[in-house]
Amino acid sequence: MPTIDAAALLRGASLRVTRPRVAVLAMVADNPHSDTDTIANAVRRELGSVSTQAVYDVLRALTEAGLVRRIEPAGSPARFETRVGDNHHHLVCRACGAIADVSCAVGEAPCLHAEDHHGFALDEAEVTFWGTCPDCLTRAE
Amino acid sequence: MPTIDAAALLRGASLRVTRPRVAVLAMVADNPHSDTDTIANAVRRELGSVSTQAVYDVLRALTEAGLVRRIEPAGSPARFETRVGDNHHHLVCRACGAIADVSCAVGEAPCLHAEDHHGFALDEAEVTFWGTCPDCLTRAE
DNA sequence: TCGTTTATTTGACTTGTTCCAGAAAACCTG
DNA sequence: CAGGTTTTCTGGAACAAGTCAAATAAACGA
Repeated sequence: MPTIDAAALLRGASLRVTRPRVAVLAMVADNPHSDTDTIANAVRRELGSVSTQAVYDVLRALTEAGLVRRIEPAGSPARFETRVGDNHHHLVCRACGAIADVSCAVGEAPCLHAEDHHGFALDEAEVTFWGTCPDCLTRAE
Repeated sequence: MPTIDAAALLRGASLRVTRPRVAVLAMVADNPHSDTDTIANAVRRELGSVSTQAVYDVLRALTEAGLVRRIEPAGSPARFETRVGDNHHHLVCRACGAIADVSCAVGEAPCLHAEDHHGFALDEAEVTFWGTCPDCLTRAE
């Protein structure tokens, strides 16, 4: 059983409660940093058949409603997570693409401000730490 | 005339000096944050005809040699710049995709370290500031 | 329950990028 | 400064991620 009440979350965001939406939201909650394809497969395993298009539409709707956050590290397809609003950041493995969360040391979003912001109105500071994950470090020895 | 001696830089990196490489490197130096397509068009304007493939190959070779840096903000095609090695960061406009440089307030790369690095061996901290650029702010009023 | 509104399906299409094989150009050597 | 090697360039095809559009189907409020 899912760790969240997806239907209630959807209703709270004034989104219609449909089987694909519930399944996608629950899947993302249980498997953070999944990409679209992985999500689609998991949802199909549960519901039988869901179009790829539906998965894209659902993920976009959820992202716009603020229920999920879309992250897109260079070289990787889009990934999704349900931790929203806490401005945490990510560790990405250059070798295998694994992603881990790091909480932000500096508090609220945006947690950093650029010295010289060139007149930009900033709303978010996104930090991506690049490196090698423990598994790949072991494998490389 | 270009602001850098592209041929010398190529030789310094033990790369063969070819017309496409010189043109691409000079173009990127003069127009930071250009995407592949823009670079290809500029290079064609100068040399007459260069295959798309050559542009991709050249950019990859230059990136691997450390002469250019590839940046890839979410939702944008890959972009390139010649400022390498100083660990600066980027401001990205959500409306028009414009990119500006910000120098790093915290010194050398990696300029930040994650509190809990989950066993990752980190080598870079990439910071992307998201917001609205001055032009788009004006236009929105 | 009906009807309107909103989702989902289906399938073709765009964009950014890479792969392949042969032709061409740059570099090294004699 | 020619000959042979090695690397790069060309052109075409292929690929993956994601979008668009029209028709069908499902949610929800009256």
